[in-house]
Amino acid sequence: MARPQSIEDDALLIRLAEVFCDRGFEGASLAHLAAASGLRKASLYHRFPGGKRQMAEEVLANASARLDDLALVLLQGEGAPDERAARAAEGLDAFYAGGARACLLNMLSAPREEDGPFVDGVRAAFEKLVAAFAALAEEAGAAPEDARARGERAAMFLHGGLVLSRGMRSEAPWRRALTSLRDELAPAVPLAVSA
Amino acid sequence: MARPQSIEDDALLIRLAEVFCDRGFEGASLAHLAAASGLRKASLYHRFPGGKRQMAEEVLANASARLDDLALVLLQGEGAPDERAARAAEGLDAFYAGGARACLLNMLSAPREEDGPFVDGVRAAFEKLVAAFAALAEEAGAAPEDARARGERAAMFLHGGLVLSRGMRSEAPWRRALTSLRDELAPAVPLAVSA
DNA sequence: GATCTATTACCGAACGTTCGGTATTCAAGA
DNA sequence: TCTTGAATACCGAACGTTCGGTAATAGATC
Repeated sequence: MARPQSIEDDALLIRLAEVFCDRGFEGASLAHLAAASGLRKASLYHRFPGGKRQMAEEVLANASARLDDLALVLLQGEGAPDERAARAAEGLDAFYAGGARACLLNMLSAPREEDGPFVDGVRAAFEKLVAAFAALAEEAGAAPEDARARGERAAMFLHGGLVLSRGMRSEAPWRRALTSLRDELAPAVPLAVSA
Repeated sequence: MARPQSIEDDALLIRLAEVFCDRGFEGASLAHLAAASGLRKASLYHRFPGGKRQMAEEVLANASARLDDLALVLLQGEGAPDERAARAAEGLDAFYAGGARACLLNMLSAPREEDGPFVDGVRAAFEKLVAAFAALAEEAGAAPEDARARGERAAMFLHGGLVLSRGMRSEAPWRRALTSLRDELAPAVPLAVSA
């Protein structure tokens, strides 16, 4: 071919994701993105002809895929539901850097009444997360509508934990959210009598 | 004495708060803030000589005080704990516009490793919220450390509900969080045998 | 009661800076 | 050599901010 890239696509998207996570879309300037990636602004435009918006879109898609590989896939693995929930919690802990990293979905969400550029991607990612949680809850014996509620509750708790951990400068809420994941999705006390 | 203000301080801070809530600090441009307030950029600088940063600081303090009056004060009112929790939930629903408005604390939080301009105010506001919840839980019969955990859980659930409601374009998570407030802080099943 | 003065709120226009984005040149491999 | 990725230099636009001046009110003076 020709001159090789000085940073691989995956590594580049991870570096960029950190900036978007920490500063949000508006707060992530090209100067920040360039510094974090080790490339210059013009080089970023070579990789992402669509500019900053394309960067955020690809970062969002890549992060969603990484979350799948790191945590959600473990929910459908082998073993008892509570063990799977525990393994997924470890993956989530790694993905969110022990609660230190804000959720990209939160940082890229547009105001409710408006339609930002990422609404569809963000909604799809949230939906996939909730659905994965709900599937485990149903497998653990919950009725379909109850499983959905439990999946939503787990996602809410997780993201609330991230918000509080960041705002309060304490990882306690995040730790609490992780340990609650198992109880919410696959409680020790069976959810149904016959399941 | 002199010319009266064309918009009162409280009303002005509320208008500005909506912009900061919807767009965050970086995303809230002076053009947005001026349009939302009905004042020109220069007039905003007359009211807030410290500029955009002072606007956000005063907005944060004012919003915290309004949340106190609208919801937290109801937690220490009269009546049974579960009734107080229900009334506070109504106040929270009004404050967050039925889950449509993002939390200012979330939008103004700085990355964990950095120290943004609002870290102290944000942390104090979160702490006050959790403490108010914990006080009610303790009054409802929870042991001190359990009450603190319940207060944190309630705050996490609430903010997670706001995040998911915004990202998923559905008010269901927020509604779920509000109805869970009562169960978390003042459950129907007593927390202690003798309380 | 009309006029003047002091004081405050507001606004139009511009400031320097930084923004996202682009054109061009340079250099590294195949 | 020829292709391609990165760097330098640059652009118009928008950013937050500042400043000079105008509009509007209350009290003082006549």
